[in-house]
Amino acid sequence: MPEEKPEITDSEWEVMRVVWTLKEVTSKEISSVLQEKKEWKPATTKTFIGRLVKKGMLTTEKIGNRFIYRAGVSEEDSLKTLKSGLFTHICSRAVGKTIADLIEEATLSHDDISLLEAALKKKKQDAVDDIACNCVPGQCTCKKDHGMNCQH
Amino acid sequence: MPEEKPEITDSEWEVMRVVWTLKEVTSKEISSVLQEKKEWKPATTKTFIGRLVKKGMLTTEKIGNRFIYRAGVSEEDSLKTLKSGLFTHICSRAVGKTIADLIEEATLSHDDISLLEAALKKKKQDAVDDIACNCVPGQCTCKKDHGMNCQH
DNA sequence: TAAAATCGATTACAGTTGTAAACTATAAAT
DNA sequence: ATTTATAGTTTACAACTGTAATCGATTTTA
Repeated sequence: MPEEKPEITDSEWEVMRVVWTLKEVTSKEISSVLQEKKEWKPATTKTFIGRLVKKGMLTTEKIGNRFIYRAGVSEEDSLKTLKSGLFTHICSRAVGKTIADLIEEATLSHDDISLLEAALKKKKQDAVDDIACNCVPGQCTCKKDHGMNCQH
Repeated sequence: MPEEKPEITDSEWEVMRVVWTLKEVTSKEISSVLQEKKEWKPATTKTFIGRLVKKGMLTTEKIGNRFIYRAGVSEEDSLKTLKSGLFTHICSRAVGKTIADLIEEATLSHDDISLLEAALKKKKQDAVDDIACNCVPGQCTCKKDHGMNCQH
């Protein structure tokens, strides 16, 4: 069964990235990275660490009176949540177009292009003829237009 | 010069989708769509409409004592903001991989695949050899690993 | 024309988020 | 053994969000 994945705010994300990168960290290490990047006071970082611990996003191991922090949720899982959030506001039929837009607007390397070509080739196997619109009437023109043109 | 694009919350997004779809609407029309979808009381919808008007996301035309609402910002612009938000939390070198993940996890039609193939082909023109990591040390392994492997 | 319905505006209120100081307990330094 | 620094915890507080009731003006209806 898929675990509940806690929502993560922008600021909390900054903290998690440090932990995902360094694997085992003290609050001081996190703090110094983010003092650099975000100009946060140590107290600010501590607040976010505390909230992340409470959410189970960070695990702690007590050494004396300090803690070592580790990620309680993988970066991949969090990225998955982030990615799926992208599509909560668009019609399922517009997903392809949206990804195409992302490609257009991105800076990509030759390696990236190969990676994407491979992903596409694999995807071709289970491509469908028509995708059902998942919108309610009034939030998308699919249904009104007899399901023929949702790609606005 | 690019205009300031107001941030839009999830709930506000629901309202905007109705306006983008129906183009010219009364609060009652918006309200009835979202009563259906979100089970919002009309008062709730009105709150969001008010906030959107204040932000300039909706324009109003007064007819007697009611209003006709229209979008003050295009869906495309808002989508652009949404899409770029996806990449604020990942290394610029991981963008390609992230898009590949999106493709893997999406349901796509044959038409979508063609669209994506076309986008990729066009992109191949200005693909670069190497993308610079845009992360601070401690939030990404690029720099530590001499810039060779960021695709975690 | 008086009553009822409706629309937009104002107010409410709890939970979340960003930002941080103050407090407390322990560890390090003198 | 004190003083000092430091780590984690508690408290603070304003802005933003979700959710909605109430109020005041007006329009429709009886």
